[in-house]
Amino acid sequence: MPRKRATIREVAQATGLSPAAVSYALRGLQVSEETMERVRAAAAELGYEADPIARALASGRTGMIGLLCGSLEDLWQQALAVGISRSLREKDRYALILDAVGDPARERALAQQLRDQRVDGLIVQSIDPAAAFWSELCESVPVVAIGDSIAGTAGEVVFDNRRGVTLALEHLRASGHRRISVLTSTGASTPDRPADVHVTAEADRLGLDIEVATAPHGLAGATAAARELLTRERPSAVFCFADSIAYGVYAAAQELGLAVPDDVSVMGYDDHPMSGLLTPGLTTVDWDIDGIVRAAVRLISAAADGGTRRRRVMQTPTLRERGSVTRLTS
Amino acid sequence: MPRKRATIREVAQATGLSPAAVSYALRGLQVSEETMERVRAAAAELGYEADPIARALASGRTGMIGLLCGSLEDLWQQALAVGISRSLREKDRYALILDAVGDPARERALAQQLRDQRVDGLIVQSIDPAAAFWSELCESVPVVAIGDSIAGTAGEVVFDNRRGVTLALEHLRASGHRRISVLTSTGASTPDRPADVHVTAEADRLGLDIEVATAPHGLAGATAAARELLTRERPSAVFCFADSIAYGVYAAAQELGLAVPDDVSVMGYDDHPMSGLLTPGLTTVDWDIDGIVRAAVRLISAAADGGTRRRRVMQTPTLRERGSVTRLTS
DNA sequence: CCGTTTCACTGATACGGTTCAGTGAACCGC
DNA sequence: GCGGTTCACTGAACCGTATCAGTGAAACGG
Repeated sequence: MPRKRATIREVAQATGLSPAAVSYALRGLQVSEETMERVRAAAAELGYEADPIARALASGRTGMIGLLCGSLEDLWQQALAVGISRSLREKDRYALILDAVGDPARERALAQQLRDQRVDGLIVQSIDPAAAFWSELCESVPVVAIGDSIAGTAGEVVFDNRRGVTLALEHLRASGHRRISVLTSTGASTPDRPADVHVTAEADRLGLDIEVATAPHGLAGATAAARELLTRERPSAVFCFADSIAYGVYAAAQELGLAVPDDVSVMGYDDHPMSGLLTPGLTTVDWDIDGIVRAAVRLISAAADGGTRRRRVMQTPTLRERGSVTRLTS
Repeated sequence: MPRKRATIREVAQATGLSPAAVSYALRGLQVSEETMERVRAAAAELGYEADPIARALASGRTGMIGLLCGSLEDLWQQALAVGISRSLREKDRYALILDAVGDPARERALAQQLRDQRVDGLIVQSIDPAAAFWSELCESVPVVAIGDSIAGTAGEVVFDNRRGVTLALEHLRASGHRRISVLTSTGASTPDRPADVHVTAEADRLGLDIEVATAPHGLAGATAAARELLTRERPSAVFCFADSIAYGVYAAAQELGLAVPDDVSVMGYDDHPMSGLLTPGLTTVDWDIDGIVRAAVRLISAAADGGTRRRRVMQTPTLRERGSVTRLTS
């Protein structure tokens, strides 16, 4: 039998004020110092705390920020989610983390669900940035996009994927690799997402022989995709569009008795904390996760507080060389 | 200018019914087939969808399950969160994932926040299972505890830590190790949490020379703790109370130029997907994460649907031997 | 001393649903 | 043909807060 919570009316009665006055007092608005003190005391006495649901219904705000992840199976997105959640907490906001599981339809449903929950803002790492519903959504709630650009958002933290791809492919080329497999993640509904476009363009420029394949989400999925890739005509290097996928390549190589990097070189894209721990360490493109977290939180906070200027932050990657790419001498 | 959403009253007007009838119809209650169809059509026409906030205020239910993690820096808890989130989705519920960041006070605040959000149930992996507020909380919302037992919950998925510790320490002893460091995670307010008690008891029984240290949350924290531990009198083996912590030991060993397992053996506790990918593979105690996810989701669903029987599921671990523990011959 | 501001607070209404206690009509058995 | 159910629906109250348009008193200016 849950003891009923105190309501604002009871506090009003206890202090001899109107509910409205109590509402104002507790938020430090339009009341004298003295009554504020009296209300505070009575509230503490009764163990009163404003009901967030009722407050959300009446005011339309919640103090919450929605975080919609394309696929939480990706370790890097997990790390991002944890960072953002933590960082928002310091601003007295809560993050609601939701996972679209790589399904565009679910992404859409969750985005709308989040808006209906009256989140003050939405941070999105979309698997379908070109979808039409975004523009409509952006009108009813401030959205910050991470990764790919979305039309109509209040802010963006975009990755210079062109530069990232160039960094990776040039490194592979400089190490003597010509036949390279690219392993990207499945889920995007648009067949030619920006990153993929850059791959073909850069490969052309550098005269590389590229084959692109997609991997399902999750370590198991990546491993399966890598297994198939490595058993057919084996490329001299695999460029993975996420460190998580590269982990799958390690696993597949291990299964097949192939050594990294002697039998196959592997290149990642993210720089997840675990990547340095593998043997050999994963050579990857470092996107500075902390910087992204800071930028995203700054943008969404500004937008949620009514800031109106549309901001765009461009993230530039660095090459992090470890041991998973061998130098071909032939 | 966000176009206003349709309300239930507009649907009522469009169909010539009362709002109450519409409310019933959309939930398939107490109405004729024919009106139900008519209401559905009108709702679709107007793009009407019930506002979850208003619904929550009126009915006290949300369809959401709160998931409160002691520390999301722990990769295993991340994996658990993803699994639970996914599994709940299949039952038409949403999971709200929150992270207490290893802080008992914040754990308490978030738990209450979640209750105030009207979650239908709460899954908790507590860092302070003995805290007093739990019993009060359990009266106002069904709680399922994962890991350590909490008094008053509607269900529990507890780990047979006694067995897990025995498994680990016996394996180390059988491999010839006597001087063992135990690395546990910080954050528990109770100095003698159950798992620690088992360690001392089992160590006594097996005649092991044990030293217990705690590691801060996160890979960096674990690495720092391990670095200190390995530079002082180096034990022959380190038993970590989470695979995440073991990763820190790998990192520290690597920094210090020590080889695993030749210079120091490492034993984990969890079996995280990444543990098989390290070199050498991490020998660990496998807790069957999928089984835990299934059990927790089953328990919370039952409890949220009004099931009243208190259920307790005991999880039994397995030893997963890989290559991080060497056999001492001396 | 009077008209205007300012201040601290009140009353009523809005938010968008759910739910409870009817209500009239149709249906039932006898 | 009549009392009793059942059925499909309605009207009103309610959930707990925020907010807007007052209101009376005090402060102020001239």
